[in-house]
Amino acid sequence: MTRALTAKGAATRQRIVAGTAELVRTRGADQVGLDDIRAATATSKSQLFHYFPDGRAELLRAVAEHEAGEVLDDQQPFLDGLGPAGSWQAWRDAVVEKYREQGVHCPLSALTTQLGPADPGIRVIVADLLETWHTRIADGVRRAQADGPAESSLEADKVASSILAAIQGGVVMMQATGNIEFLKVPLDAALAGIEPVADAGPVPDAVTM
Amino acid sequence: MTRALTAKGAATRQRIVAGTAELVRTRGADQVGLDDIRAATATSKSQLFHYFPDGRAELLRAVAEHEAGEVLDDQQPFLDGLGPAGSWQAWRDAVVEKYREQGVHCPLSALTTQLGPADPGIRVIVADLLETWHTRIADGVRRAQADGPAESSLEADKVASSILAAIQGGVVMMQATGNIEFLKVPLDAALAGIEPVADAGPVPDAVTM
DNA sequence: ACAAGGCTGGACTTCACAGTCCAGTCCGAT
DNA sequence: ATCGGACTGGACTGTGAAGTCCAGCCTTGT
Repeated sequence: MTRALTAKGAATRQRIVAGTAELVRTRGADQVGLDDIRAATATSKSQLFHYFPDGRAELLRAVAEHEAGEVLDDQQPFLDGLGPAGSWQAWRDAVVEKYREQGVHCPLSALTTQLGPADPGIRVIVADLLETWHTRIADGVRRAQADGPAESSLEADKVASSILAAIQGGVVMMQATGNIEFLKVPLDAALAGIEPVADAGPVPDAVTM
Repeated sequence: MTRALTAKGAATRQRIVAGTAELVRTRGADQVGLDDIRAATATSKSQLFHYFPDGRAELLRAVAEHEAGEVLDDQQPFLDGLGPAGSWQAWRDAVVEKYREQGVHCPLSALTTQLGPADPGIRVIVADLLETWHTRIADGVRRAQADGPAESSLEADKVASSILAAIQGGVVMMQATGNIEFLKVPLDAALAGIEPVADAGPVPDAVTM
């Protein structure tokens, strides 16, 4: 981990992690072998083990960290701005759009439920991500109470938990059913207490919820 | 599937499915091999392939159906009674208690995210389960509107989606963090619009949410 | 320029595990 | 009682994937 790494080496390592993350996202972790990774990242077995001496497990841990970072980075601008009227709608639209284009390929659920149980190291990474995410949302709720549209009687931490659960649960249900309404509806409901949001998306593709 | 099955054969098949389900629940699907199943169910390879000619994949599909059935059966009495004042609290307590004792071993998430992506057949089973579950809850909401505590302005299908997402998301977060509050809080929030529920459980084991 | 050590290629080893096969036993109907 | 088919045991095969090894190349610092 804390080995000497030249610029070239760091670039190669990064290429491996990003390429593997891509594969894991699209196929699922257990459908990705070292040979797939080799092919996708133009590397050799020895490179894989050079940068990740503990092999596949260590690589997947690095992928988990990478993906956790991506999730927050994607939302960073919106999360920081959470609070004022309109900011919730913007964030909600960004989240929905993100998952719409990702389809069933959720980086987190791939790791949480595929690798989490087997690898405690990954559970920790996911737990950290959820905690950070939760904190950011709760901060937004508090800002909305101070200067924004939200009533101050709400318990910010609990509201944040509800919002986060709506997203996680919505994604799970969306993955199983293919219907993004299962993400939109619960998320909108969870946000309703802060600032009512509206669905400006295309005509719903499903007849019923 | 539609083969002749004597009583003895049916019992063996059932033993295999139940034993495999147990293993999948505790270890995760990809940590369960045919030899583990053999050992746990006191069977031989040929028995496994006798009852599930398509091998592991077919067996896991049978396990998925079995587990989906269990989920509904566990809640059946509560789901049918959903509507009147107090019925929501009872159901909520049953759900929370169920997941508290199960801990991280959720039969569904094991299947949804571990096998679902790879096996379309399992996705269908999970989607059916979610649809049935959703319908039962929505029916309960409608009963609560007709004779119970809920306002009739609610859209039952949307409320049901929110409740279901709160459970799914809460379980995901609970699995990652080990904190059952992440299930209780969102579920209570989702139910608040119908009938405010209270947490009568033991003192929270975590300092913060 | 020239070591030292990071970096790379790819063949090789090892092993776990799904799936096959066949010989043999048990059960149920006639 | 006996015949057919369901049922069972366990050895065997084949494959795919993780991890090892070592020889050789490129970079960097002096």
